[in-house]
Amino acid sequence: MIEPERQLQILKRGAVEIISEEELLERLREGRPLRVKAGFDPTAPDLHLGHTVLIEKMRQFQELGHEVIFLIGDFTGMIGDPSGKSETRRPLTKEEVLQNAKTYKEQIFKILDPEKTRIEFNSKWMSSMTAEELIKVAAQYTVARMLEREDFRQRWQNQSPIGIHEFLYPLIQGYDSVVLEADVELGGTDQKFNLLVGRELQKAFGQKPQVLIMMPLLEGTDGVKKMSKSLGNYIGITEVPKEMFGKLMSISDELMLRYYELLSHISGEELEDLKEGIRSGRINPRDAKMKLATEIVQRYWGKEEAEKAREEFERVFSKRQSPEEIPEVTLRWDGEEIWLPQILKETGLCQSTSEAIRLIRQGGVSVNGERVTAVETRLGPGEYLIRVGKRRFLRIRPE
RNA sequence: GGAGAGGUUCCCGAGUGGCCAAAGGGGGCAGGCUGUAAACCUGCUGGCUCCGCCUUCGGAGGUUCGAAUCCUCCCCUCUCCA
Repeated sequence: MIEPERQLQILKRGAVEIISEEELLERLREGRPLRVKAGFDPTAPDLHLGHTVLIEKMRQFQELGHEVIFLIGDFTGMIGDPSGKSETRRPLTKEEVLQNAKTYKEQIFKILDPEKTRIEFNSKWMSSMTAEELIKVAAQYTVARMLEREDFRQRWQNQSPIGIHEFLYPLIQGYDSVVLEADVELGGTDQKFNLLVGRELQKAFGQKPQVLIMMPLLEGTDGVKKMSKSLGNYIGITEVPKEMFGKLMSISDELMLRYYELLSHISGEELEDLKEGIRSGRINPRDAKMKLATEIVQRYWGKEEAEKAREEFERVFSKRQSPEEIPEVTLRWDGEEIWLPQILKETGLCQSTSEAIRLIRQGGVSVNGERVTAVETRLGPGEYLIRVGKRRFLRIRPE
């Protein structure tokens, strides 16, 4: 094992807060593999880059010889976690949870070593817990302390509903740490409260409180809100190379640096050099973004696919040419001509004829490379290349 | 159990009888520009073969020439009291 100080140095990278560094160092000095726990919600089977910030950290621990536990919160998932201010989620069935878990495994092993990863489900101990035991756990905490949590407090103030069972989530998460006897728990900064509850409970159960490492929440493609599927600003790690590459290219220059910091494997020195280079104009941000996109696509799809995605991007957006592969659709012409908005709607290029009309008026539609501005345009039977906006292409031909 | 506040278009949030398909912001989309699907600027953002018509403002009824706005009942959320 590498010496503790050096390990700490590596593990600190990217972390927002560690509670506490001294405790972590102390445990590293014990020279044994630490139990590192990170929990994931099984309601979202598709991992996105936001999740990978944590998983990359897990990988670091793994590489340093520690025991990594990927904890799937299936118990809470089956109840239906209503976290956040959105509507209550539909509880998942056992089958769904298992299916999601399977997907999880496939996805995380693009980053983690399957041989060295322990996967646990909290239903293993939670579903057999008696009410008596649960009450005992719940008695360790007070409502006032629960309301310290930002999320709860805000909802309290905004007069939004808070379900009683929501108070149980931090407790269950904390209890998981007790059962697993975790040395370290990883989480996003938004998890701070829950992670701290884990420490409290461990103390209450006579254990040494776990060390907390909080990683930043990755901003989504909008650059402001955290990446999440429900906000639609995410980049899924199973997305096809072309899509993944494109989404990465669409982030702002500022956000690009953040992604470099949290997702790229380049060293700290290289990162500093990059920042300086962009500031001074020595490096073109577009090129840096291309490099980032290539690196990340490559991680999930391999070198060849990443190269292809890059070429495709350059073709369509830099050179303004048509993509290499354009989806094709056949269309039936019963009469002689069909109204263009009708075609756009039927082929799925637009959601409605109203939208199609708007796009035509705005100059966003072209047929065979020529912009169409007349709403009343009709097309007779034939083959056409239709482009809507910058990204939607479709070739249509008669049935 | 009692008293009050509130549920508006993708989201937040105005609107208290006609000028409301509904302010404003966000998001999204499009165009321009460009070094990129960055930034910035402008426009669009319910549906419909669309210069007109149809369906929206928690749900169901009702009043009215006319309702998101008034009345009745119901559902949901929050606050205070018990």
